[in-house]
Amino acid sequence: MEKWTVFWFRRDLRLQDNAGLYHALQTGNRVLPIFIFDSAILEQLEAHDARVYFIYQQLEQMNKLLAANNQQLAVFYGKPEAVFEQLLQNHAIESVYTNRDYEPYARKRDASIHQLLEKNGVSFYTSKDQVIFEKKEVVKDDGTPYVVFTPFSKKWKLLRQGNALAHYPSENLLHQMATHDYQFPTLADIGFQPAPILVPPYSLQQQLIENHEATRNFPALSNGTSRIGPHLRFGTLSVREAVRLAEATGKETFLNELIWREFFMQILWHFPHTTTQSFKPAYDRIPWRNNEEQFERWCQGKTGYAIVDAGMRELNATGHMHNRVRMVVASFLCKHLLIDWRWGETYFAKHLLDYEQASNVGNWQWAAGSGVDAAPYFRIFNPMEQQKKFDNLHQYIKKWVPEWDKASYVKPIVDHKEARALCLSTYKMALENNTM
DNA sequence: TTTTGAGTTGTTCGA
DNA sequence: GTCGAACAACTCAAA
Repeated sequence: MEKWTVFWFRRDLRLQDNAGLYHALQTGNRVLPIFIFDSAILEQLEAHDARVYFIYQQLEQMNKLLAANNQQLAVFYGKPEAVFEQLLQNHAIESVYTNRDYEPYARKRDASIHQLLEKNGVSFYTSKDQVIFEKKEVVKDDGTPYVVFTPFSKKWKLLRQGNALAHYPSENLLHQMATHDYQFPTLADIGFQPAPILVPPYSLQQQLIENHEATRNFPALSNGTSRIGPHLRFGTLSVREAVRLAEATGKETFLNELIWREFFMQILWHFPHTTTQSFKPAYDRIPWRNNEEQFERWCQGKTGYAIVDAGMRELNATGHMHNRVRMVVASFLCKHLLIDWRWGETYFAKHLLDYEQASNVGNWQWAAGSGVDAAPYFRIFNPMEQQKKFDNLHQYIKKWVPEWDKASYVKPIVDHKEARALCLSTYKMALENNTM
């Protein structure tokens, strides 16, 4: 039986400039391209989850491209271990290639697959693809990780200097794919339905990147953001492409956002426990009020604070929220309502199309004050001030909260001044003598 | 080892 | 309306 190589797609759903795919195709073996809908993950999601639908559509898209050569993806549903056991029985597999994924769940999963393959005499090769620098590539001179952004970004840029971005022209080697007769499942086969929300295409126009610093803070400017988040998340856009364009403009702001993404990924790599525990342990002593009714109002966008409500309604309706507004709603939940940042993190995880565990956990901890490089706890966003500064013409608010200036609009669930004072005293007491 | 300057994104108060 | 200080004190990073 002819020896095959398997390439396992995960968060890198593209045929071009794909590092792991390129290495797999270069073996000279026939390459079986697979994707596994992981039942352990999918079972936790709603049947109309927009991310699953997006993945499904992207797989269909890739299949269309492959169909030109009579090729297609082999798509499975189940536990990855079980799928690989089946594949090992069906084919003579020499090696498995994939791109590295750094989230704690993925690391555990991949370790277990590695073990299974090793037991069967199959090599397992992983590549760096979803970041420019990973793991311990950007560390202090003494080898320990940075926990402050600015020096991290300086070192990141220093390491980039004078180096061409890697390019992996996997698209030129697609003729090496194997032909097979695995049936492509329907969406219903994997227990899902078309989602009411679609992932919008991204924009990386030079103009946008150049204006980014000036426009990015204004949520009413829908053209002010690139919407590359979900595409970086699922790999439908190569991060190298994004960095190439950002560097070409010479503007720092947009590039810094990409570096923030890697900063938080690196933090999660070194401190995986921060998914559930505060980076600064003392912050886990804060007695969160966790009022469920208030939390519900926050989720639904009915707090009586227009910019908070607009943000939450935008999220619920589109799976997206403007970044400036994310800060405002997060600060409001943690500080005005004194609700545990983990509650907010979980809600965002469920709704954001661009959900990225590292960034989400990192930014929520930043908002709560408990994270790396966090703001001082007395820095409490005033929703009215934020509204005045960033949506002075009320365009964003009117769009999502049409009743905001009418008598029918819900009364604020907390008084700003009182909530602020309560937050300050609560934090102060919990952190006394120890601001670790 | 010690020192020094800095640290994503704010708000409030009083002069 | 504008401006600077206060809001805490600590940790980090690099020299």
